[in-house]
Amino acid sequence: MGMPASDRLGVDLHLADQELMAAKRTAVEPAGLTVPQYAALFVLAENAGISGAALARACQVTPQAMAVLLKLLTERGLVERAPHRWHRNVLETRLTDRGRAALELADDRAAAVEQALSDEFAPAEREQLRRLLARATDALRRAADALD
Amino acid sequence: MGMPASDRLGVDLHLADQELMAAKRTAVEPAGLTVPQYAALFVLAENAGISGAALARACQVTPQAMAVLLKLLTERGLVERAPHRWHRNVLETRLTDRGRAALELADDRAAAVEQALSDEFAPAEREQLRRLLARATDALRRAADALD
DNA sequence: TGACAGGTATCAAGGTATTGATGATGATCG
DNA sequence: CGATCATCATCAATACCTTGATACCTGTCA
Repeated sequence: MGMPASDRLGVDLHLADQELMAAKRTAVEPAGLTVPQYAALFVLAENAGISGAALARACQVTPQAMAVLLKLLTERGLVERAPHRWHRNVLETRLTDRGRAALELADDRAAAVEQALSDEFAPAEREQLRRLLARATDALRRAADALD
Repeated sequence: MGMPASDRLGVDLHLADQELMAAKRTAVEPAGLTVPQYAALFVLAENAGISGAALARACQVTPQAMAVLLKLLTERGLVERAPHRWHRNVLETRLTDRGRAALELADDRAAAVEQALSDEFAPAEREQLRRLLARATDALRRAADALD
């Protein structure tokens, strides 16, 4: 094969992300939420009345994925959806009180994970890491475009 | 909420990983493979006769997830599974010729993505990024343990 | 010999994601 | 006014991941 696995930067990146997702999962689980559900509620908290499609864009998933997720959350009474007054085709989505409570519970622990991650680094290192990650993201986007 | 989203290092990390996965997906798709399938074939290429459970560990997924994946790959004739001579309970897994061909096709393009990622950075930056990612991984593991 | 731990496989249920296709609605422009 | 375009919602098919539970086989230890 072209390149040994140990030379693949992508492996390290993916390992770190897997650990992040695992940590967030254990953080958010006592609130009865999964990570994507938590993410959706988080965005929803500061964007009341947003459409499902817009929420999907904010969470970086497809509208279909978000639709399934919102269906679950609606059935559990964590969000409410009601037709927009003018644009009848749009379902405005909002947090319920129960949704807000679940989000707060989850976010306390999720923020602790982020804090622990942040505390691992000195401020300069933190900035360095962000810059390197941003460059990696750009390079990967370009590579994918070049690929087809 | 506890911490603004823009301060969350985890967001940058996850964005980079999403871009990586998207790039790999477009790289590997012409070979008729998904990213996890490609990963499994990659490990299999250098570990002929490995068990499904061991393959799962190498790919950082649960044995169940790997079982589903291997079922698909077996049906498509990319891998073969046969009972171990002594440990009848173990299914030894091997690449078929078709599997090897698909892997080579996929790996050419996947390696190009890794190359593009690598080329974005000077050698010192590359090492720096790896070190930072390794520390992040450790910090996250500790945070998850502390959480429960 | 017999109980037990450890590795392996597999069924089941719940949740997330993709692409593709369809239908309904509002806005813009000829 | 009517065609076209963009946006939104949703059904369907496929694939992947998780936890929990069950069951088999094997080697070990009492």
